[in-house]
Amino acid sequence: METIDLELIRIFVKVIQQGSFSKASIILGIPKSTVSKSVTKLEETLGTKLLLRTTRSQSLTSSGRLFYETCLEPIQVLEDAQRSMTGQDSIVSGNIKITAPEDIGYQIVSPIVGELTQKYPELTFEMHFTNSIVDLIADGFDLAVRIGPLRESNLKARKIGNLDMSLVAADSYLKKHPPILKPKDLENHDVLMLPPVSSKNYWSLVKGKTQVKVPVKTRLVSNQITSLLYSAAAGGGITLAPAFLCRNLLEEKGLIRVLPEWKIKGIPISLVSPIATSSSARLKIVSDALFDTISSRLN
Amino acid sequence: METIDLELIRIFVKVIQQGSFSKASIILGIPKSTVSKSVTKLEETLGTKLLLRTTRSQSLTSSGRLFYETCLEPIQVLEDAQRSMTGQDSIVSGNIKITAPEDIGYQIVSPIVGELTQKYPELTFEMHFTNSIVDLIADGFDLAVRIGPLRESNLKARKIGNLDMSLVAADSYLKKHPPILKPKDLENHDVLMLPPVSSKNYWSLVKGKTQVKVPVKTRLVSNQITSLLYSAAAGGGITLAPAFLCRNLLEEKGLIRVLPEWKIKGIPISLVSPIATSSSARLKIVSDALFDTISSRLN
DNA sequence: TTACACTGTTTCTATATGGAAACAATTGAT
DNA sequence: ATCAATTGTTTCCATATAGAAACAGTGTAA
Repeated sequence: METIDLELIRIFVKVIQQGSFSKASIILGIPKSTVSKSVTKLEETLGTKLLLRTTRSQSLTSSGRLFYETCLEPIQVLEDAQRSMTGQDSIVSGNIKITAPEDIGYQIVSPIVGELTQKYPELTFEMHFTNSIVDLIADGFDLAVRIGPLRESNLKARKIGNLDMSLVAADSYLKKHPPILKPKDLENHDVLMLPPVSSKNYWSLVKGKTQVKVPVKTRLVSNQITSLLYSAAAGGGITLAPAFLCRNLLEEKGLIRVLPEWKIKGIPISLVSPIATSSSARLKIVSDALFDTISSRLN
Repeated sequence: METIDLELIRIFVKVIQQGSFSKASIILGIPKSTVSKSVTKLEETLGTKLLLRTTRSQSLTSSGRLFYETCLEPIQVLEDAQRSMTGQDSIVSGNIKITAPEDIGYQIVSPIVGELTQKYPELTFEMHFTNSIVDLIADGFDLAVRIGPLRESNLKARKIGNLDMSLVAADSYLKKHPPILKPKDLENHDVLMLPPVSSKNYWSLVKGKTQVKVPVKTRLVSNQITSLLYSAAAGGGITLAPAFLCRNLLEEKGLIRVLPEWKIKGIPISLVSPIATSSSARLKIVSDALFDTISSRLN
């Protein structure tokens, strides 16, 4: 069996992480011609195309994705091993690519990362905030904050907890509409929701042992929770949002909690990574920081 | 930071596994001059001696050992990744170095390995049976069967279970000596033991809820259980041995179980490896085969 | 549409590298 | 004690390789 120069694998991994041959060449400190030839040679040796590349973009083949998934972690471990031998283990360095939902990103991830940049001067960050779900593998991400139930995958997940949810509406709105004293009163109100919206939407409210499922009338849909909150603040209706998000808006925007004594099932929030966080020192630091801060702010 | 050619690490790992520069060069299919220069270069880049070498033997420095421990698994994963890409994952191949206590080795490991060689024609084995404890890292072993409680280490252990122990003696011996009807009767008998032997040795016997601790009189010590059994069979006295070991000797050598209704605390038996068995297909196969067979023969 | 900026690939050559053989050092057997 | 065998190291050269630059596509912006 022909053995593969492991150096080729490292270059391949870096190309995926950086998302381009050129960037990988800069990070590795070698000319891009070498990167190009290395990937080609790796493909030849493996006998499989790994990367479909037009001059302008590239995407992993299914084999390439599989290969990347299995090689990413060992490569990182080896690089870390090198660092710790050369006495650089005390200095946490490297780059971390993070993705998160927008609101979580702005309000939680950004401040944490801000602190980390001060604490670890050798650490650099790339953040990508979007409410659509990015492909951690294909886009070379190290870490993602995900809300909602996790789909099955071979990514390593670490559940942080459940986000407490609150029902809120503007003071002005509530004055103009019938009072809401029990869940059933919600039925005839205007509701602002995140997608997906089906023909019949329900909210399940719980108080003690009693659980009530109320059909609600969707008046406005947005993919941004923050935008829903602003619409609600303008009197657009009632919306459901993570408690931590609406808390500061409650006072300053004249929002009021509706049925505060009723609870709504929280949304799971998790950290997801292509590799085990324990296998990379710098990943562990960021992961732990996010975990600790988020779990202290779930409600 | 200067990056290290991962190929150098692979070569270093192979040198440790094979125990010599020459053998590593043969396995890798490269001249030994390259191996020599590679290790030297790796040491220079890391700024640390990894391997103390006289022309005739070599030993890991403490740094070298640490480096090997962290690099072994990722290197194997990468090599496996290559195999699975080139479609050789269905063919389990490679070499497995196993160590085990002698009796376990002869009676259990050898037969299992014998079967595996037939089942997996591409797999080769190196077996080293000894009752002294070998250094899995320094000697490049993949797998060890260990009996007795495990010392702490950064090896990955997998407990199989506890070996049932039986007290046995020769028919001829029992006829010449006072009958043994209860544990206390053992006190004045001749006993054959494994080291370590202290001035006072005890055997703890259990029946139901009653536990009895009996002092015993050591007449003969050997580091080989089998030799104890042969001595016992010759009428030398009573000995304590794993049930599976003396079972076949019971009939053919005229050995008889003593106090069969009393139980003696079993000795833990485990599989130990420098890497997680899950990270290498061939290791998993061997490990599972040993686990399954041994666990079915504990009593 | 056109020009520009960027991508990945190819070309070409100086350089570094890997491999055969000779070398030195150590062990074990005669 | 001497010889033979085997180890790791060094030498030296042909070869493969990495790197600079030119090249050729592709998307973007004016």
